[in-house]
Amino acid sequence: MSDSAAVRPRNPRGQGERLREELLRATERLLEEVGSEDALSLRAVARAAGVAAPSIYRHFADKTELVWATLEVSYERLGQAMTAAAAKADDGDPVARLRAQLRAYCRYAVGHPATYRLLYETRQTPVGPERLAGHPAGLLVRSWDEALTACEEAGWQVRGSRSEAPYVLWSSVHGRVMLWQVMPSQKDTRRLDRFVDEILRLLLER
Amino acid sequence: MSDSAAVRPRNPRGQGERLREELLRATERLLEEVGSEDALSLRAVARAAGVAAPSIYRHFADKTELVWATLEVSYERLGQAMTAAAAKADDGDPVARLRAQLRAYCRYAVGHPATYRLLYETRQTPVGPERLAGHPAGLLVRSWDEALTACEEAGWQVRGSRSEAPYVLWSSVHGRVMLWQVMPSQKDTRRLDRFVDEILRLLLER
DNA sequence: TGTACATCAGTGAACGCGCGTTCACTGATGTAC
DNA sequence: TGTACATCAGTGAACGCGCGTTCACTGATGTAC
Repeated sequence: MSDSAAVRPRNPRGQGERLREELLRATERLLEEVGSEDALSLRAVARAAGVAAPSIYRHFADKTELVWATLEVSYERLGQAMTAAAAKADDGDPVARLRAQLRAYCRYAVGHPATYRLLYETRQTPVGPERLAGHPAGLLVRSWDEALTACEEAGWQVRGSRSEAPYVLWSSVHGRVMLWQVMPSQKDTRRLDRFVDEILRLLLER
Repeated sequence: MSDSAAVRPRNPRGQGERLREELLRATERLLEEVGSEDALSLRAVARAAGVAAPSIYRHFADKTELVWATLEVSYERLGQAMTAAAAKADDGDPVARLRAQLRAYCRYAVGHPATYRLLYETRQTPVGPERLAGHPAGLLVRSWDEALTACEEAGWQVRGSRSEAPYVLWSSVHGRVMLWQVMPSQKDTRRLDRFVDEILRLLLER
């Protein structure tokens, strides 16, 4: 098992930005492999991308920036997966759409356990509040909230406190995914699907 | 701010085990400070305990063992906090007892964020399946399950699937705590209390 | 058409550092005779 | 009561390692005249 890519030809003039993408891809892959930011080394990223370590500094100021940029990409893909899943679901049934989004969320989390966990570990990448402001968290709450509103408009009732509901939804799913990752037995994604169904049943009524 | 304890007198003969406890305490404190297992160094633990680094090896085979032992202690204290909270609550009201347990759980998590997170990151301390079998996770599910049964015996109905209910409970609370840690705004523990109330209202009915 | 030069993508060697762990040890104290 | 010895708690120095980052550089390629 070798980390090093094949001989990497230098990018043609003006195409230097390509390496940036390759570094992001390598970082994400290695993050999943080693499981944490601390265990990820710039040198390993460079090796995987087939360049010398200092080349990274042409594109990222330091390790923190590289990891942060990778997480941004990762978060974006999570959002895309959810959107795509909703689009595929029945247009006329907002509950089905919400369910599809929740399942897509679970599948992404399960498919990228390390980066998913890092999305919720701001401590690991200490950055200023200006970055925290755009944290995935805020956007996700809004997305769950909108989905619930769509259900209401289709005649469903949200049980319990309406303002807590998005948090109930999100917390349970996030929590369930984390527990699923840690529980030694029954690594069956259908359990997550069943959980999603269950939480929707608890939260919504005609 | 100095890490080093004052001059530490050597333990009297036959009391060598005392250092073990001191190391565990130092490890927990430092884990909370640095936030992750990777960032914790044996040398820092030794410094904090006022001994030389090699002294650790008199009590723990390696770094993994030290951290694992610390987490065991931490998990035990979480359990004790929950038990104590339940004992203080009204004996005749199992819902009040469950609520007290849930709140104690949240408070512990919020009070020991790093160690709490580590309890759910088995990856970080790679150990054999024999250790995973006794993982906190299993015990906690059982405890939530028993609490729910007590509620049923007092005339409450658990809404939705009875077998999923302990997971719903646990996932939501665990998830909510993690989100609370990461959300930049509203670091108010009363939000957690309100969340606990809400989840109980969703899950139980007369 | 030829040539000097600027730009660009990327490199090799080196830096200082703190780490986990091993080793052979020290020196106080209890115990057997 | 005295003394040799075993046990015990803990140490100082050293090991090899991989890390993040800096530095001055190389060499290909496009561009201005």
